[in-house]
Amino acid sequence: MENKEFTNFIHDIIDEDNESGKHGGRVQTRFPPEPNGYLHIGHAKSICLNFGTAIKYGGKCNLRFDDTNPSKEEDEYVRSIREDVHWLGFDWAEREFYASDYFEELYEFAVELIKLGKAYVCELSATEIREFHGTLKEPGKPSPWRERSIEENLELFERMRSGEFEEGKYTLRAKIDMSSPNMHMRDPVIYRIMYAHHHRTGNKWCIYPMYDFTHCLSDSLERITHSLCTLEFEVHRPLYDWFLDELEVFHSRQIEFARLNLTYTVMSKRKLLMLVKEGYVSGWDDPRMPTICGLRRRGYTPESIREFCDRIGVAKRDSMVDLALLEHCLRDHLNKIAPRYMAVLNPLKVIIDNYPADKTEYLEAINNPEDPDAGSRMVPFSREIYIEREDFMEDAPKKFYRLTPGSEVRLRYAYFIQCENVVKDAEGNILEIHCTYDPASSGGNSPDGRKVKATLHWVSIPTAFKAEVRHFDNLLTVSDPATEDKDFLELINKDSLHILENCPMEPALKDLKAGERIQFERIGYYCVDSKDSAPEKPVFNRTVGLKDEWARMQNR
RNA sequence: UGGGCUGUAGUAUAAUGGUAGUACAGCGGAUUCUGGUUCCGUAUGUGGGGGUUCGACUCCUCCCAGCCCAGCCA
Repeated sequence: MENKEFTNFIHDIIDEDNESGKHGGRVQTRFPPEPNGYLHIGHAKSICLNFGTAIKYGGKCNLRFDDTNPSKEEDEYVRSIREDVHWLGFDWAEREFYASDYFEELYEFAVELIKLGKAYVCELSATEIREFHGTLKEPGKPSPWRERSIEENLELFERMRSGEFEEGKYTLRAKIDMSSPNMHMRDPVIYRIMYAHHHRTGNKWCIYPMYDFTHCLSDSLERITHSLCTLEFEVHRPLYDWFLDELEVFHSRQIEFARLNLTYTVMSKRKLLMLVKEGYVSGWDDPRMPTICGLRRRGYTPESIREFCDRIGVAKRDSMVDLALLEHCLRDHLNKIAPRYMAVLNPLKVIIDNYPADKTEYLEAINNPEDPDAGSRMVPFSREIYIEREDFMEDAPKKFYRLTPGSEVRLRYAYFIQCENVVKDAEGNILEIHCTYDPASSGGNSPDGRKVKATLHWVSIPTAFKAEVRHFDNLLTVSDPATEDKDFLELINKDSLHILENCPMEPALKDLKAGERIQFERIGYYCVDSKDSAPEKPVFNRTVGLKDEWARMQNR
């Protein structure tokens, strides 16, 4: 795959392991989402890293659902995660695993730990555990139940499993070090009692293992060689290693990397959920959302997301990636694959006075200048057309080289025209403009070789159909919400959706399929919305605009 | 500050004791039937001090800054 040329500190570690023969050259990774929400672009980084690393080293990557908390996890999320990972272009073959597949083994590991004198059943309440836990600067105090006999622990743990106790009454804790400067080593809870229905095991269990206990052992059971996770788990690593060492099982190596942050975007599940719940967006797949399903609906290609993930690199320092890089990768791919069409977003009527009133001719237009195989199509042209209002100026600055009274421009694939007359209403608003064309410039070139400074897109009025176009802005008004003093709510862009109704389009645009990606010439890349489009009534989402040198000049 | 981690152009990364490079963004130009694409050029950087060394982004040391950890969440 394309990431062969990319390297990072994790691959350096793998190279060292391969050289020392640590795993006999075998590389096995896993992508371990908790099925409690939708995947977003941050997960894409992890997916590309885990699957990409496996591909690079000829290894395998498992998809493992980390489903140890039945109160939060649902099957709907499992389905969406599967769909999104597949859509991104990765395949886990038959290796779709669930931490819940290992509940029986994990239980046995816990029993083993008790037998080793390394775990005990604790009767402290949640509040008491917190009180005994100490603080960052003060050591904790040992639980009064810490020195129970192995026999008693075994018996109580079994009774926990059999449902004899109410929720929260007992926990199983690892017996490590209550005075450790690492809070995670102060006798962490490894099993809790929960009477909840689990999406896969139903009501079979009423005790559920905690993350720290589950994750390392799941990695071990799957013989994961390199367990890649985000930075916040760095302080968990001693515990990860402790379980594997005490139980003397296959030892995976946890390696942490920095999660993705993107400018003008939020990635936290909580904040994303808030945007959905409070109605700032229409749902998880709203085209403004950084979720995989949102990006998909927006018109992103999996290739562009993978390219982006390759190019941002992998490191340990917290970082904030410029959205512009993602958009660059997007445009780069879309430029190669998106067929071009003409549509006018803000129409201005143009009447070509010297063109026959009853005539319609069909002109050949190239579908994609970047792709000869894309062929061409015939576009209808007639006396009355729409052009973009921004493409005409009565009193234009020097740098404006579109249509002005007295200048000549080209209508793409059609003719050269000149503006002769401007019709206005009583308030001085321009209603329409009258032009003349040069019949000799048919197809867009003049036989005398004279040049024009601009080429305009246009739509013939009699054959036009009108459609809805949606433009999206960033969900946030600031690039990095973490550095702002304000509440998250105040940073939300309340004006991130712009709907343009009745935009005239060339006829060919009527027959596109949902999800199809195209370019409106000179405007941007769009796709047919997969939810709100109807047959012959497409709704177009702006995926990303074309770079706009003119707009940039005006902003300066 | 109890512990852990991280500091390289605006941003993201490379250089693993030997010329600080690449990409995006920026700026300037060329080409162009998309002010798109493409091409060329250009400015900007090793958090700070001390040390080791012929030579330090790299090793040592002190300092500074930022991030993570006190869920029966993951």
